[in-house]
This record gives sequence, structure tokens and C-alpha cells, in this order.
Amino acid sequence: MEKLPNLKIAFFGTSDRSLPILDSLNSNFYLVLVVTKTDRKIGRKQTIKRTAVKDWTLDKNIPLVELDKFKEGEAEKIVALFREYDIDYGIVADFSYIVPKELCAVLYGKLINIHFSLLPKYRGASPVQYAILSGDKSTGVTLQLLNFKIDSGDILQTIEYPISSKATSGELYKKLFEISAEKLPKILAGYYSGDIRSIKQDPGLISYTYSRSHNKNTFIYKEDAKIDWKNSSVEIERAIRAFNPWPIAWTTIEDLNSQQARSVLIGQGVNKKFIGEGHKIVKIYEADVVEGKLKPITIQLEGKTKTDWESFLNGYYK
RNA sequence: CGCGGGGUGGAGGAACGGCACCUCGUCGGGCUCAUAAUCCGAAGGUCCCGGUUCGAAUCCGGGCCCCGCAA
Repeated sequence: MEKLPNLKIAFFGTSDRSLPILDSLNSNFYLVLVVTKTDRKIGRKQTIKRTAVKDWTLDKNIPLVELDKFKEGEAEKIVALFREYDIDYGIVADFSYIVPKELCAVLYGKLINIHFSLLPKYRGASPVQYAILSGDKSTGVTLQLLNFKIDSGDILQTIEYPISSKATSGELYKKLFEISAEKLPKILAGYYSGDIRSIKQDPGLISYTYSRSHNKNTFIYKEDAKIDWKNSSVEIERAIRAFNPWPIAWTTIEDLNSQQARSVLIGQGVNKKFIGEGHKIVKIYEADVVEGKLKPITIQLEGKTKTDWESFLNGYYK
């Protein structure tokens, strides 16, 4: 394997799935700074949960900066640290904050974002979910130079990756992080040496991952995951995978009893119906398409634990 | 102490002071070349500890456990 240059790297990220990237950067270059989100209260007990990124960084004794948000003066601090540590590049992946314009401007060319689609397709916060939702056969990862406008930066490299017919968003994200971690060192080295040069995005191919329920917003909302029984079984099954592990596709007892739902679901007698309060939410974690019909596998009724579809029918379908 | 729902045979659910019921599974038997089909029969249950009551799955108090929202 060819020798990689001795680059000094900073990492901006929060997601637990970043760990492979951290490992990769740390073992191939000098990882000298990690920027992450402050600890949050989480769960029913509202206990403080430390991010895996924070644990990893403290464990390796690498300088850590925690941000609550980019507040006044925070960007300048980061720039100062880039100077102090003589940092060559900053890698930004699933950071959960928008990097301020001034930082993009001052450090332009040094900040590289890992985006989980083949840009310029699916700009925005939920690229993997929309790739699955749309039934795409493949998606991928794009390394782009961080620009003041979200996901509009010049592209260093794209890496295509197939979407299996069973893939959930969670699984695919994990995979794409791993691919990124694997390919990142060579790409950074190539960019550094000048072998890789950035290219502009094709304006004709731009698309965004707009929420169905919140106009002009690219995040996923719970309302987006409500199952529309007017859709085909294939589309619904894709939605179930796209919204796993969050927020999980859902419907209600009432909606399950609708004609539309019955025409999509498999194996239900017409004279039978679901009992229970109509407003109760039923989450569908996993489903198959069998003979053109939707066959749920794992479901969960509000307040209850997860169970399989057959058991649910035994109790609720009369 | 963020808000809320819930623990009933092996699984999923009814019953909400008065004989614990239903669907599925399990076991035995019948019918079948055979069967996840069908018929007959059987076993097996109220999370734990107190309290109220003639009587508690049900009401009250205290535990333990599960889950949704929120973040």
C-alpha cells in the first residue's frame, strides 16, 4: 500500500455511526481535534447520555470541543484551533448542526463533508431515507467541499453503493459510514496531492429530500411516517424500511379497518375487524410483500411491546 | 423526581368487586395415503408484598419489570 501523507485532521460529527470514520482517520493520519454536540438528556429517566463520539475521543486522549450550537464567537474559536494545530482538513459527517457561513468561507477547501447520496441528487438532511422511499436501486456517498449553501459544494468523489431490497435506513447508513471510512484516506491523499480535483455539481440533476408534512424542510417528521393506505403494497413496504429505525412507519386501529388498508393487507377476511380504541397507534417495524399484498412481520401497539403480526391478529382481529 | 400507557395459562388479547373468557399454540384421540386441513377431549393462568371487603385480576398503598411521548 502506498504511503499516505502526514495530514492533520479534524472531525466534526455526533452520530454513533461515525466511529469507523474516527478509527480510519486516527490510524491513517493525525486526528488532532474532534468537534461534537454537547451531552443531552435522554430516555424516560432523563439521564445524561454521552455520545459514543465523545467517549471514543476522550479514550484516545484527543482534544474535544463540545458545542451546544454554533453560537456567537464559536466559529472564530474553531478557526483559531485550525491555526493552532495546523490542521489540514476537517471532515464533517452527520454533525447535526449547520456549519456557519463564515467558517465555510474562511476554511473553504479545507472542510470536507460526507453526504450520503450521489449529489446533486437528494440534497438535504434525509438522503438515505428518500433513496429507499423512492425505490432507487442504488445510492452512495459524496465527498464535497463544504459550501455556504447546504450540500451544494464542489464534488471530490462519489462512491456508488447498491440498495438491497431488504435494507432499512439504519442499516444502509451504517454501511455507508463504513464505506466512507474505508475510502476516505485515499481520497484525502489524492485531494492533497492534486490528483483529485473538485468538480461542480450539475444544476440539472439537483433534487432535495423535502418532508411531505413540513413544506421546504428536509428533515423527517413523524407525520411523514404515517402509512398512506392509498399507496401500493410495494410503496408502503419501502416506507416501512425508509422510516426504520426512526420514526417507524405507523397507522391506527381505525385506519387498519378501512377498506383501503384491507385491500392492501394480506389474508384478512372481509367480515372481520380490529378491536380496540380506534386512535391507538400501530407501528409496523418490518413487512414483506407477498403476492402483491402487504404482510406485516413485526408490529407494536401503542403502550405494548413489539410482537409479530400473527400474534397481534390472534388478540385483536375478530 | 419531564408527561403518560401497561403487566391475565406457552403467545396475543377480553373480563374491571361476585363461576376468569376468546384466538393461536401444546398434549391425547378420531377422520385421512397424508397434512399447517377438520372433529372430539385434556393440561396450563391473574408480576411480587401488604391493606380494604363476606368476596379482589378488578379498589387502596408499596415494590419490580415492560412500553409510548418528549429530548
